[in-house]
Amino acid sequence: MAERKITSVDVAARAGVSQSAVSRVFTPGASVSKKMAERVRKAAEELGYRPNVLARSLITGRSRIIGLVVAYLDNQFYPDALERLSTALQERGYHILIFMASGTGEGVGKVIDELLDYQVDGIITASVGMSDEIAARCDAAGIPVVLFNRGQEDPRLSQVTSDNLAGARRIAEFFVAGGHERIGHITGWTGSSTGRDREAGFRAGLADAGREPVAVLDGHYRRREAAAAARKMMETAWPDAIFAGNDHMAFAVMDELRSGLGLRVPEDVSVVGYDDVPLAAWPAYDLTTLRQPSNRMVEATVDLLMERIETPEATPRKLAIGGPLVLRGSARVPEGWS
Amino acid sequence: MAERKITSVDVAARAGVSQSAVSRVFTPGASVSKKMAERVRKAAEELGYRPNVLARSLITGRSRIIGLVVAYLDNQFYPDALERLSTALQERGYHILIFMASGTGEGVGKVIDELLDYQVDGIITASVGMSDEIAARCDAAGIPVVLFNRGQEDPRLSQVTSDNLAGARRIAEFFVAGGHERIGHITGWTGSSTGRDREAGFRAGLADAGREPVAVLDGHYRRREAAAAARKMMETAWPDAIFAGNDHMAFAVMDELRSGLGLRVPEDVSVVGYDDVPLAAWPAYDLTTLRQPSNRMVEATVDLLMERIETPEATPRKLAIGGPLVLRGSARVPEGWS
DNA sequence: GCTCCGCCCGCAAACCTATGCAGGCACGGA
DNA sequence: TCCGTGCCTGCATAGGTTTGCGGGCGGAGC
Repeated sequence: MAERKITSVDVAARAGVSQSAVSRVFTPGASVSKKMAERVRKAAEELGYRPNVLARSLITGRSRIIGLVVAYLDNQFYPDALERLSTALQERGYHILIFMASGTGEGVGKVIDELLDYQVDGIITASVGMSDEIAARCDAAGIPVVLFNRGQEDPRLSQVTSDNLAGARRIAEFFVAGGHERIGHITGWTGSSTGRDREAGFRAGLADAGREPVAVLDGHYRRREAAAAARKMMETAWPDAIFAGNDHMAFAVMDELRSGLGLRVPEDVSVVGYDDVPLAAWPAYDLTTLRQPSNRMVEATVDLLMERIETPEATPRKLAIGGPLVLRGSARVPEGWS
Repeated sequence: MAERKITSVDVAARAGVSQSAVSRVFTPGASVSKKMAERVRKAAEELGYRPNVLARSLITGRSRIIGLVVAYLDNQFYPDALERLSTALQERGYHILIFMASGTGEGVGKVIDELLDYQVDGIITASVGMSDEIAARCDAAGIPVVLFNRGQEDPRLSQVTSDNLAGARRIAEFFVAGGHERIGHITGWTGSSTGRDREAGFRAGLADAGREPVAVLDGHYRRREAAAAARKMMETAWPDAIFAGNDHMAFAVMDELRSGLGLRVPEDVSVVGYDDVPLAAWPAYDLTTLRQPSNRMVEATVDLLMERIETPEATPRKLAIGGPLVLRGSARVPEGWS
């Protein structure tokens, strides 16, 4: 079992040409004669040669690898986004090296370091923030970073979010217009901009109508905590409408209300989520929710990244993409809403 | 903006030692004096040096990258497995390069080629098969492959599945013991071993009781097709029990039965799935299902892979891991079942 | 005090490809 | 026929690291 890897040198030998010729044949922009290309390709085919991307990246300085660090995969929004990201990048000749890391804490730094070790061309973080120090390190290494579905002040970071302020505000208006009297909110993790912005937008929307929430509890984007918060909220504040900071928590809230407490949705309590993951459309939940257009968010993310990879002097940008409120059956619909 | 990458040479210069010394300090098994290590680490720290994994892999022949090719991410089983795989491999110093590819067809070959370009140390395919030719190519390149949740005859391929035959058989016994008269099955894609084995096991279990299914339709592991199959089956064969080839389809079936046809589950129809994804335990579905122990399957997958990476003469192995039938509320429970 | 051994360290080759540079060749124009 | 031009091609170097090999130095044993 010889097992030796076949290299461009082997191909060159068999085709009776120089190694550089082989390289050129496999380099799109290079100048090679028709005949040469044909001979080399034939030899390569016979030997089963394929260029070594790693060796190539060593010299070009581009690995065509994008690092993705993601916190949750149990929230359907992320696998969905991951699938879209992966195919979008695949089309452009890039591939995703995936890392799991929770929150913003210690873990993230370690993970980013490992990413840098792999000489990634860019980094996408999904719902994960980074410390100043880490951001600085990526910046120093000349590696563009884009935050997906998470915002952060740092001017070195690009980001793509939905317009959380406007979206949450619209949900508040929707509840008020629906005649709800006691409105509660289970926030996403308030340590995240997404969680904070949605809360702020929601409060602002209520305030516009001279109202305020009867209760606000932190669900930390976790199913279990959201369910517990829902139960506690029902025991102490008797809301007739609950806005959950994302769909993932909204499902938990609905489960707790219906199966745990024997209440009806939306007759007893209206529930609205945020994201519009595929599951929200399934009849078992039929969740009214504010859509984050993940296809457009992914497109924007990839565009931002490519822009900065291809033209390093491009400056980071921050995008907020709006989405519609999708009306389904989990919340009372005000008269005249389309 | 100098932007120059700092290399081991820079560190060596600053520490006043040779470049190889630096390398040795960052190579676990190497012999370096206490003093030297300290000096080098200090210099590295000050410069922010980190070894270039790609350059390293060029010479060691190991990239510490595992290629993962996966077909579906909308079936919760896979994100769940992906998360587990990623963290398990992360602990061992490996990372996942992810590729999306559907089915067994053309796409897979192309994707595997790209993986080989990246000099991956191993390949995991989740619910994706490979042609003989591709398998041969991986084998020739000395790259171990393990099929996750998919079986294939080829002796060059390792695989980890659940014991589909036994599991499906048990579901048949469960239905029979529950006194169901008209039993139907919506299969997974019959082009996959998983789909075929579950059907075969199910039929065998029924046959043991002198029974046979009143209807069998192919749901292709797709939600929409499963729902259509359920509707069609109810219109033509009036089953009082349906075994769906995986949870993802079982949810669609339940939705179609309850919301589409106004039937009750399990009073009118019992539904059983396969996988036990987290969603199956949520009250909205409360699905009785056969558990695929994804934690154990992932462990086994990683072990198999590591074994073959570390000792190349190790031979591929095929594992089938059993799991229990998890009793919940979507199917009538026979007297005396625990 | 001398020899021998073992631990560290530096030297240099190797891994595989891309690319600047210069030379060769053919072809067209005069 | 000769020269200029442009297209290809080969040579050689670079990119960042690992690792076998040999040498230097210190300590232990006599």
